[in-house]
Amino acid sequence: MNIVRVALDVPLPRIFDYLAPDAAINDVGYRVTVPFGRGFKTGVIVGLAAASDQPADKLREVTAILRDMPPLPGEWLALCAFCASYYQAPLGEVCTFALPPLLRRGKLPRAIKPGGGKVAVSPAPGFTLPELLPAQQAAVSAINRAGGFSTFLLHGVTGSGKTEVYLRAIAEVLERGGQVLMLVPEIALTPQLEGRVRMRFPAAHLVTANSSIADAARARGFLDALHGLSDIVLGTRLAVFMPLPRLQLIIVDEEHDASFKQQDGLRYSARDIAIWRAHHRAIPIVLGSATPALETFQHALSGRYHLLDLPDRAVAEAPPVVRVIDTRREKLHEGLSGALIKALKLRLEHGEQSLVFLNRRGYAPVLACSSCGWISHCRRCAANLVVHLLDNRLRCHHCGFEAIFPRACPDCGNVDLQPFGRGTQRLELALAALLPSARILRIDRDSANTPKKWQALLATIHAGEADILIGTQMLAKGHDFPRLTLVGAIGADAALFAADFRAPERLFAQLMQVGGRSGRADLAGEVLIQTEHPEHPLFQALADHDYSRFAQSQLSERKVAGFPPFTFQALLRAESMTMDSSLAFLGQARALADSLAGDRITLYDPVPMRLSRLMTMERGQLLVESASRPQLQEFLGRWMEALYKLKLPRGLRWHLDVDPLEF
DNA sequence: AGCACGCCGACT
DNA sequence: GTCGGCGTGCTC
Repeated sequence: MNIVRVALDVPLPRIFDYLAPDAAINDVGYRVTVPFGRGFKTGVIVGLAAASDQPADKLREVTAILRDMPPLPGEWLALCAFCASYYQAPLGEVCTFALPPLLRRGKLPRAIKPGGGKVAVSPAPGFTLPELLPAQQAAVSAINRAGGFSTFLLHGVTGSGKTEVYLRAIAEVLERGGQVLMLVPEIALTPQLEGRVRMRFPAAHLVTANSSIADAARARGFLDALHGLSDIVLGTRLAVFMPLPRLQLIIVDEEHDASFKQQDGLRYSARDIAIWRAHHRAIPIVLGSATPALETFQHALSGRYHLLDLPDRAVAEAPPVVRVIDTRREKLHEGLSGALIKALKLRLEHGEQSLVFLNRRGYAPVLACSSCGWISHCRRCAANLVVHLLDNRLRCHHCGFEAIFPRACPDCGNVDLQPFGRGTQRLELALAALLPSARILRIDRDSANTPKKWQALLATIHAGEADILIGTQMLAKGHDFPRLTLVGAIGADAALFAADFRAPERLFAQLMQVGGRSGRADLAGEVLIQTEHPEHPLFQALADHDYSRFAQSQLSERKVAGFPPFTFQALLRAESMTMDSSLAFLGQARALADSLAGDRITLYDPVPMRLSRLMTMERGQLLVESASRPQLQEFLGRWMEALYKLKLPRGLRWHLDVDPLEF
């Protein structure tokens, strides 16, 4: 047993063996410093062996086994190993990713305080528990009764009281001395939830985990969790890798949210990893959403997940009235229908807030020359430069390239340049002209680009110092606006017939979410959706607040088309300086795949990606599909092995995306 | 990914 | 004559 197997942060699909004369059987899970190449690296011991596959003269001796913190538990290593195998990523890369940066570098934060264990779950003095509705009560009991692995889909609209169900389930687990992991999609959502959890469980040790937390604090949170000191870990997707020896419950809030899937580097889905984790540990997991991912809903329909429906809004209020505005026969004023303008005026008179949802920031999506047909395009991307009139610039929303708004057409010198289409800035100006007395607030990535600005905007809204909010999807998520009674959605049609088969699912979720912002107990809410396709079932289902009908119709379309969740996909992407070489590599990969794939694997042809050029890199993709997840997995393993052996042309990079969300 | 070694053009 | 271009190969 004098060989240790070490996972190192190198993009190679293997682990490295080292001589460790004094290594003991229980040293697995310790971090270790080893000589690597001409330098040193810190890695994690993932196994011990009596002999190595490597020739003896290649083996070098470990520099130090870092026993300054407890070894990472076998369960944590198993989690990393699963992630590595499922996403076809090197184990070293996963282990490194799962460790906070400080620990990754072989360091430790300042001393940690002991404590923890069973906590009193009495809420703060003066706090009275809200009464549960029958459906909430049923959900809480079902979760509490689950003795072992069980996946619950907690399906309920905004205001139906999902959070209260989470809190009751957490209380039960804390009572039993367990730890809870709660995942939320966005950093911006953690503070308010954190406040609510702290108020409810003042004695509990709460750790927050997200990428904005400073290195030392993140490492300390990780160690607290590892020591079993923390009772509740609340965080974004990376929190799914927190070691939790007493873990008894996982909650994934807004489980449909795409931000649970990392879009670069290690392309994992925190929600899916969380489910695996719950299964591995034999504990319940609760997925909460008003608009579950179709993958999730399909499992609920098939009985694999346990569906917990919260049909009512817990606060005594009617759901907002959804009206679909047919814009085909009408001349719109700056993109606004008469009905929407009238509704906005009405709210203004009543001193109530309105929100106009337009998921496109900037002034206009493109600038065009009326004479020669020139359009503003990015020189680094296959995308148009967006007009930002406020700072007189053209900007690429993909790579950040900026140019000054041109005086004349760069091609023909014509001075008549026209912005085409509409973004939030243009809408803001139009509404200001239309309703001069209204206090208008625009909330998008440009106006709320720092947490400070975002907080200031939220404060203004809550103080009632804004009449009309104009916002992108930033505004849709999780925030409560008490005086908001009208939501108008414009420009929604673009997503209706998009090439992406998930676009309708996302649009429905988005409109449902943004619509849910309107109305409360004493003020009825109204949602107006402008569209040229008022008869579209998506809008009809939305008007009826019928997620289930929409989901079932989408699912039957997906089934016919052979899309997820009825097939499983993986996408091989390649990028290089020319599309030819990217596609040539993918062609090579395709040929390898042809020789490796069984008959239950479908291979497609290499094609340019939808955004074919990004940051000057020409990008292609190759889709692989199978109705059998195990067979796809097995194939991917062999395919990757072969792909790693290929020698690549200079400047070509590739990666595999298992269960891709974006194409 | 780094970081070596290794063989061909313009510089003091 | 050398500094340095990036092509190729290795890391236990």
